Amino acid sequence: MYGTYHKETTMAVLRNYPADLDPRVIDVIGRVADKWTMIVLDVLSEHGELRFSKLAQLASGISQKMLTQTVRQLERDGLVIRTIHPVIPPKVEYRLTDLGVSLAEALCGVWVWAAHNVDRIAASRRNYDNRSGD
Amino acid sequence: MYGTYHKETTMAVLRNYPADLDPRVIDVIGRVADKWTMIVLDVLSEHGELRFSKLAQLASGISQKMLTQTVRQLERDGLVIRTIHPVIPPKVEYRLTDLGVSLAEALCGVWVWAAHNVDRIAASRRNYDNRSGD
DNA sequence: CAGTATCCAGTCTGATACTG
DNA sequence: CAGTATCAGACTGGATACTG
Repeated sequence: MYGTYHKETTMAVLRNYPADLDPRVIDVIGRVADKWTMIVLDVLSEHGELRFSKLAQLASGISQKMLTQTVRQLERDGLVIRTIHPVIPPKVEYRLTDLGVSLAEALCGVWVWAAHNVDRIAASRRNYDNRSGD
Repeated sequence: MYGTYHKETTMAVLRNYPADLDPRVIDVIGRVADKWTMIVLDVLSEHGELRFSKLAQLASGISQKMLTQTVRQLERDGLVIRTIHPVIPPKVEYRLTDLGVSLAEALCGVWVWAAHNVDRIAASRRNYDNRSGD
């Protein structure tokens, strides 16, 4: 997610882009390919509309700052709708838009894959680390 | 991807994890949810076995450093196999393992989603930015 | 409650130079 | 060719303090 500021001074520029990967799509991927984004999207798709505090509670380990930042980006990209209820104390609720739901569905496969292969990956890492640190 | 060093001092710890999301799965997601990881995986799944330089060429915008780092992680996690051909000049080739292929397939849906919705997202952003900067 | 503002250590990045 | 080593700067996420 730092790629946003790379000044086109990398290898690819030497041969003016393979045009294989559309920069605009890459940009979107850069947004989606973020741990907190994936987690928030997942929580929201599993629990429906949630208020800020509940969302924080369910998104294991997120800080208030990151949660705010993440939901703002999601809102900007049209994936989440933020509803402010004018009451005291404040009540703000978040829910996925149709677009957000469709992304959550696409990401679902990744979650399933991850859950299904944790052990295999852990084993591979142990193996790799033993080789190196022989 | 910075989550690896968070010292359990965030909100979730206050109510000792909802246990909803498995920390080990979160860790895997953290690895996968990375721009370069997704791009390299995608390129490798589309082009089959590739040597370092070709991979760099196809993964638009990646620096040598990040490519090396990314393929090392993928190798460690058992998603990619690195073959060193003992010739001069050196020739190193990378290809997906079965596990890597299965992840690439899961990610494919995300790429399709991204390509399919670039315009909608761009529009949403313009809209959002106009509201703010009224 | 739901943020915003600020500070800061730690991390990531790209550039450059060098090796087998 | 395929790296490794190093460096400075940009950026990150978390903690803390404060507001409507």
